[in-house]
Amino acid sequence: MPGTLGADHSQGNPHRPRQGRAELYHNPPSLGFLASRMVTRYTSDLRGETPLLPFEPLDQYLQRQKKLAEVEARGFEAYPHKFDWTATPAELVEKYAAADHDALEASKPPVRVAGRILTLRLHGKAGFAHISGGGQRLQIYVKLDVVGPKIFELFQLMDLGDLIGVNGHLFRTRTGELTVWVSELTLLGKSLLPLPEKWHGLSDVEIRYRQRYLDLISNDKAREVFHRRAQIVRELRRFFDARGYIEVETPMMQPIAGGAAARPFVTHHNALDIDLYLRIAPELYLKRLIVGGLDRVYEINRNFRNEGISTMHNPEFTMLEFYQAYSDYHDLMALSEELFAHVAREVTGSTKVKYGDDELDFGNFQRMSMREAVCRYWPAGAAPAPSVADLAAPGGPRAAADRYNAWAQSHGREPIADLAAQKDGQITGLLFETLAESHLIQPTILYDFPTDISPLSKCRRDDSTLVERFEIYVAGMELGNAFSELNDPAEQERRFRQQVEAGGEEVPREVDMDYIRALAHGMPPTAGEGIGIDRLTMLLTDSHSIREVILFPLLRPEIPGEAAAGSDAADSSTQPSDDKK
RNA sequence: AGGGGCGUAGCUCAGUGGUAGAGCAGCGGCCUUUUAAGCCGAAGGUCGUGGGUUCGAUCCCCACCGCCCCUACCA
Repeated sequence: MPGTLGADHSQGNPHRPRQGRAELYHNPPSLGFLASRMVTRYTSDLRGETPLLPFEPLDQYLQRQKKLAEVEARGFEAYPHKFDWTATPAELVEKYAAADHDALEASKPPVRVAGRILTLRLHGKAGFAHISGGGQRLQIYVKLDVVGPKIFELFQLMDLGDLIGVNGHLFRTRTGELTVWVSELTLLGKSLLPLPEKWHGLSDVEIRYRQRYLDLISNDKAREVFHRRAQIVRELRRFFDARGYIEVETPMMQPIAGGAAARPFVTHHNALDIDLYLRIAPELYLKRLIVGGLDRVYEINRNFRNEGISTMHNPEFTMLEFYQAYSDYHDLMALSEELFAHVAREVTGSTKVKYGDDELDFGNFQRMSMREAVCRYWPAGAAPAPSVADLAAPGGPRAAADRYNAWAQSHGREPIADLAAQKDGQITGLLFETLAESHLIQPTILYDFPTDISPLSKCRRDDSTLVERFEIYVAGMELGNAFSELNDPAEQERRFRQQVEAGGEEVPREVDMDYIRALAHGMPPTAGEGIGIDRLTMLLTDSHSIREVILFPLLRPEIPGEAAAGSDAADSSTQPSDDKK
């Protein structure tokens, strides 16, 4: 019985102090999460009584419940099972875009259409509303002497956010807007909580991420981003399917987390009593499939890396990885250029894509070696820049890095740390990341990676300090990573052992002998590539944070009462104790 | 992890060392082609949490919580 909410609860609820509850009503950390927790508490506390649902804003929530009761009292169902519609609002808006007033008057196209009420303008004995569906808004017009008093009362009881279906025909108003002339209106789902503001929408980023559904309802841009994301994934599948690849799914839970350098998440399987890692890459399993004769495979799925969160990193992210047998990285350079141009064109209509202040041209990749990039973007103040030959010479990268660090320190820049422990190839990689990466705005294929930082790649035919590997950089972000796969089991085992011996949190603690055994059965020369789908989506939707392209990005869980931790004991009995801070 | 910013009504935002305001939403009333509908009326806030300075704190100081941005790690 919602009406008693503000009243004294001491009878039904003697052990629950008033103060704590009032505080939660009026200072919710956020509306949805808090409320959902409290529902379970109150339903159990009240045993048999109508559960109290103390959602914020309470006054509006209670008001809407009251209307819900009035709707039901008039014999209408608040939550019916289905509604047979003939078109979505979006389809109607599109289909009748060109139909003028007279044409509609002549044909009076009949429609049955459903959607969520986003605006409501009551004018006494008539009223307008917009319902949304399929990402478009369609106006409806409800008139007392058309629908009759019973339905008109129902209409007057509607709130913003309610889901309704209408039956009628299309016409255009005086101002020319396509509108449904409603003859029948059905409530399809009551909304008990208000929508975000109708004009500004929802801009609080935290609520946008935590309650993404509100973002999707009220911000067109958000909905478009995720539609486009789906389109991107669809185009990628089309691209590979058309080229004879098969899509596969390999383990997410792996006994040894390999295929990349990253700290894994750990989980545990009870029946087997073993720890497992959430995969950091599907790579080693996909290559087992190449051994197995699936000569062209791809997988689009999640990877998990236990690292920090930033505008470019989410702990779980989606990667496309694909492998093709009897190929090398040159083949993949060509394929990648084709792939990005294809996806950009199909999804945005052009290979030229606006990204912030830049226009990225996915139809025109530049190619550059890692050493060239370091030389080209060497800071003028630290002149002279090293030459490519300098960086190729033994000790050359270290000399260059020492020179850079000396300059950086005297100019307030962050020096490259830990140089002493690094090999030449590692230093070259660090120099690239420090000096060059952020400058690679236009789509770039960066090739000639040092062997020292590429344990899974084949060496160059003419230079064992380099591997046949390239990465794709766009807008200063690493977007893809590809190489001629190392298929010599002895060489692979040697490199794995080196890694394990060198240690570190981002390296497996043991050599994946099962993978080596697979290679020992013989893997064809193979080229493989990984592409970050979230980042690609960022680029193709002009989004500048990865959280804008992930529906539910990882956020710190919100625990009611935590904000007042230590001072408000009212809820401590029901809160999980949070001992890791 | 370090630096910066933000947190005021359900939403979008103003604002001040003397305990707060607008628009939208909500409530009551009028209104049968409106569209950020309009008009009239009433309501809504322990200004993120806790502590300190002060006669007095939403404002100043400290700590904490959450979010955003930058840097670091990573893709």
